[in-house]
Amino acid sequence: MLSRCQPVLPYSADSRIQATFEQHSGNPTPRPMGTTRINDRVVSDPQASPPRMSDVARIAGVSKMTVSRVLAGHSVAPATRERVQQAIDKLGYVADAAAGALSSGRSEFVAVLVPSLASSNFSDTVRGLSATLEPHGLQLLIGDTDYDLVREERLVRSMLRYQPRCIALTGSQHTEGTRQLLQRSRIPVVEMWDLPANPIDMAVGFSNARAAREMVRYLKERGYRKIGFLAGASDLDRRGLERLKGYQQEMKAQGLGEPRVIRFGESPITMSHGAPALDALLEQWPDTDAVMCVSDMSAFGAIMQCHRRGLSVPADIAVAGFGNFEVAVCCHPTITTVSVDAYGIGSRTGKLLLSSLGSVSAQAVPQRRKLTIDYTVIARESA
Amino acid sequence: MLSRCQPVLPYSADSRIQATFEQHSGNPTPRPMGTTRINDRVVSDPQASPPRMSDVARIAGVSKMTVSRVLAGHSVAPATRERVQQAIDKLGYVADAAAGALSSGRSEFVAVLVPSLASSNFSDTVRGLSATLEPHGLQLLIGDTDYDLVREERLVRSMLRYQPRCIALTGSQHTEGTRQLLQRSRIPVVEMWDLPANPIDMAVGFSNARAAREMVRYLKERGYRKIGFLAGASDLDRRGLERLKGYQQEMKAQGLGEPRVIRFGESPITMSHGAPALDALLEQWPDTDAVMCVSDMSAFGAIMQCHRRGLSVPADIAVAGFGNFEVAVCCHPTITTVSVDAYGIGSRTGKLLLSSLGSVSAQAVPQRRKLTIDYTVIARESA
DNA sequence: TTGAAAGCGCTACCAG
DNA sequence: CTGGTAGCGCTTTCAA
Repeated sequence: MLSRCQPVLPYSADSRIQATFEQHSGNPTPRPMGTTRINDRVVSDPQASPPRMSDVARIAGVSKMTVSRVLAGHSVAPATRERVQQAIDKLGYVADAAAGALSSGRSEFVAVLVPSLASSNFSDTVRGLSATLEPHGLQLLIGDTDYDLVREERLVRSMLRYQPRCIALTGSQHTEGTRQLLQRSRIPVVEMWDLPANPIDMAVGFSNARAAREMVRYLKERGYRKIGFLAGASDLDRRGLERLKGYQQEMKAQGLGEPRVIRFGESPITMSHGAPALDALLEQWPDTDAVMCVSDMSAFGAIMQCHRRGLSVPADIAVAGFGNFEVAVCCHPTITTVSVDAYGIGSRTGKLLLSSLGSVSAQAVPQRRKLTIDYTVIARESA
Repeated sequence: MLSRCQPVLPYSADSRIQATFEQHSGNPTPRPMGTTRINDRVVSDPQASPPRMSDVARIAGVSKMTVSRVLAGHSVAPATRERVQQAIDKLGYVADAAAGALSSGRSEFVAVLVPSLASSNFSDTVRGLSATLEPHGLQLLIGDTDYDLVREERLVRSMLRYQPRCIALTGSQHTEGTRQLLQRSRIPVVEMWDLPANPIDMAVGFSNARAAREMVRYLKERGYRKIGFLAGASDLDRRGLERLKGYQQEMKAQGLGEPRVIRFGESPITMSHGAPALDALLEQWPDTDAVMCVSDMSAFGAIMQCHRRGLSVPADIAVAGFGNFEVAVCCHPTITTVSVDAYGIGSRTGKLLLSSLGSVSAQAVPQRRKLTIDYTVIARESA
């Protein structure tokens, strides 16, 4: 297999790259030897492997430690620092983070798991996290669970191998295995987008059920009484289920009659599920005067289907969404929805994680922390 | 509106973190975790530290090497393997990937850079990559360049610290620094979503200009003559610019008169840019009979604006998009567009990367360095 | 302010 | 099939 002294694999593209970009004819052997075109450096190294900290140290005429200090921003004499920096630039040195992590016992990774990257609210959350953590030199390990708790466990296990400093999950539902892995890892954990009754560690989110109840009340105030709800058919989207539950509770609380629930389509329910779900609803309860949707995506699909059926929104039927996605603003009619600060969930999760990293040794800090995120019903044209 | 983050968290550590953040944001030298104040790892319980491979070895009564072999799936006597596995389960042992990477000289990382995670085509590409690479134990390092080439360079530098096995970028436009970093790193590089004239290494994509030209021809065949184009105002979205260029070329080639171009909104142009851009177009060229948009997002916004203006699509004005996003299928009318297999770009990039990693086996797998992805004009209701 | 030595946890290598 | 040894590239610790 691979020889330690001739690390072929990581540089297997070498000859090809040289053939393309360098003037001299490429060496056909897979050995990454030969002259490198790294500036004017003559290869005095026994190997043409990427430069190491010791190379920098030698060029700058200092010890490895001094190079390390320059890189870490510790105090070094200005003149020395200058020489080291020049050597770094000259060699194009890039420090090996894995070695650093191993040596210091502390990685720069933060693991994040979201149900879907394609969903703009979760990608916004990731952006918020990233923007908060990046300035601290932390690197996100992003995982897409695809709304699958077993896959989530597999991803958690896989990510734990990189010794992340902390981890952010979505939702409060996890396998027992996931919980165990997390507990044993003893790193700070944040659950996002929900407010679990028993959080693993910390939580940043809101009550999806309450938000849905607020929307029911809003619709009632606007005079709607025969209110339906379009949800996904599967139980994978727990937050969607919470919204459904909130709808059912509030329908009862407000004395608005039997809930009219259509469950259609695999989670996450998307634009394309809106149309058939609306059809099903109107077939079963033709006198429905308002429809709540588990997300703006399906609300949009439903509205488009109303157009196709010649129904006017909201005159003939009102439609409300959830999430305040861009489509809610651009759609004609604009969509009444519940606005949630997805980016803020990410950035506040990031801050929470940062603060928990700063208090690793502190036994004084309360262990359980829940951060509630605001949401608002946004009244627009559709309801 | 969305509520901004309230910076005040009920924990003492927070204000310090805030201060640290500010300090960093003005620092011209990219520094990793320089100001973290965790000065001493409090070595509390020795039992608190996670189990190591030597612990597993001790419990199982074997050497570390045997544990390592079990983990790597190398040949080990079944009975021994069983004992080791039990020890692993008992301790909840998770191998340290950083140590493994350092020791073997080979990481399991693949770096990916996309302009935006929120854009469904790029998140689909990431999904395709992930699905292809994950079974091989490779872990994605995902970066969001935000359509910013300088940020891309910073991200590349940062990711190179983790010694990724290979890297996938979006587009053919990069800073000189990025190109240098990549060439020096000597790892396989794939540029996606475009077909660069001078690829850094490999490429998987298609000609955005040609695709746009095909759409012009399609519109001409359908009888449209006064065709406008809605593009973003900034030059950040190079693929969008390519489409614009293709439109201009084909308008000329087909003798369809002066191009009617509206450039509006920061890139990436999104749903909300469609409406004002359409207004601008119709103000300047009121007799326009068809509009090509740089993406389905703006096409959707434009169509909604047509509804608001009482214009029928396509009877009064045709609208075409690009990308075949879900909104194109769900919108009423459904949107004529150019379909690109975004997921396929990811999975084929993944395969290309895998094969270039596997090229250790000497015998040159004659890999095509440029892989062309198919696209199709999809005729729907809107044009 | 700088340097030398001692590992971090794991795997390659070669003996047994 | 299994084990001992010797590092991987870096940071910690302590001494100069």
